[in-house]
Amino acid sequence: MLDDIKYYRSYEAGQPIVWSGDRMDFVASVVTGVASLSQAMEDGRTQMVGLLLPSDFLGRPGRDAAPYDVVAVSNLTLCCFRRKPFEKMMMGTPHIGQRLLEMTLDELDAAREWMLILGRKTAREKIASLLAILARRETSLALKKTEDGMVFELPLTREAMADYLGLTLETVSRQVSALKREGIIILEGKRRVLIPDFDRLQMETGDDADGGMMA
Amino acid sequence: MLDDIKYYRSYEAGQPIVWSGDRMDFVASVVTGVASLSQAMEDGRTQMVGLLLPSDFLGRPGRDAAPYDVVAVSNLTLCCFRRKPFEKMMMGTPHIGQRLLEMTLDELDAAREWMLILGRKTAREKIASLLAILARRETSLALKKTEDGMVFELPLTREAMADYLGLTLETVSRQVSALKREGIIILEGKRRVLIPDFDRLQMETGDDADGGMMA
DNA sequence: CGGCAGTTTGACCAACATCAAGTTGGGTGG
DNA sequence: CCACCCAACTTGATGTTGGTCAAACTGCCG
Repeated sequence: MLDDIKYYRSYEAGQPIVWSGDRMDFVASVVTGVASLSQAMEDGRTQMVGLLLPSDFLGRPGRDAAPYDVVAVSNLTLCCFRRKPFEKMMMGTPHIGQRLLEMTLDELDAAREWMLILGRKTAREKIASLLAILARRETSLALKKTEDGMVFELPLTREAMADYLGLTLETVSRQVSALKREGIIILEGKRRVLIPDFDRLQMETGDDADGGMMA
Repeated sequence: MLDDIKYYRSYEAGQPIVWSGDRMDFVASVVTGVASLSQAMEDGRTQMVGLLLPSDFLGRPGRDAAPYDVVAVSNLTLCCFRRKPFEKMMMGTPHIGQRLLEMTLDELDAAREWMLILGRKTAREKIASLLAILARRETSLALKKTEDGMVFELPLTREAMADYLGLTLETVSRQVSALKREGIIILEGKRRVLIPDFDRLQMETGDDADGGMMA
């Protein structure tokens, strides 16, 4: 069983987990916290290309070197398996591979939604989209969803949000302020976000003309 | 065997294959030609999120509805399998699922490279990156690679390139003209591209400081 | 010889980046 | 306990890239 070979690792916010090109001899699943995958260009420009929340999978069976920088965005606990035993187990248990395929296909879908955001949305729509994605993700887990709206802890700094969205942190700050000024979001401190009317936020994402009746 | 249930379908350049939300009861693999996956926003903005070249896979086992618009960019031949028999076969043949997982992981990597392009590269770097990607893909297949450089048939219109890169077709046209003016690419007609010095093109992608020695 | 899709080019403009000060607030050491 | 410090954030002034709108060009097909 998988349980026999698993172990846990913890990281503090900001700590690197692996650098692009490093040998990576484990795969893992996020237990708590948030991690990011990023690509960097020589001149320092970086783009986040993956955001791992609890239950997400990290690593690629059958590949030695990490293709991205992986960083703990918040305090983070991973549940790890050494790669070789994990791969061996995958051989014997097709069910695991099938589950992994499903998860990978979901990630691909998310990446493609993200591409639309990066390629075609305005700064304001990008911010709204990110907040909507985070709110939705957290909903399915521990989010407080009262009749007054949703509340969640924003796990990203302005810089990380900029990195996610292909913006600068100044633009992120301005657009967040604008959404706040208009009452579409309410900030309690810098990190706690309250969304009084999710449909109103959804409208700002540009994803649909009406208030969010679709899939 | 897979061969028992496969059949072929052909499409002309520009023809739709499925629309987002349509029921899709087959999966397929591209034999010849090019297809695109695109996401559209209500106001008409669209972003290409997948570009399928020969040997690429189309469709998601275990899902009924297509999540994207699929269009034949050039004349196209697909090798199709009805989805249900294909899924049944996957159950019995873990090898197929493993292959599919590998392909999906590769697609995810490609999507992430694409995200860096969309989020952080300049228009000129975007164009250079796209040309480099196409040239590389075609190299591994049928590309003529002479000592004078590489030649290939550009399978995309300016509009499709713009769609791929998150630009307008005017910007694409200008940047292609600029690369042509500077001798980094040579156009024979509108569609045939000659790359006299691939490393020079590679430098314009922003991906590495030197002439392209890395992975 | 049109006609039309695909493309090129130009003039102008808006969105976002860049550069530059400030501000906030939580943590630390005196 | 308070003063300071520093990272994270906000805000403003200005600059640049790429978008928008408009017009003309190309080449293929009927």
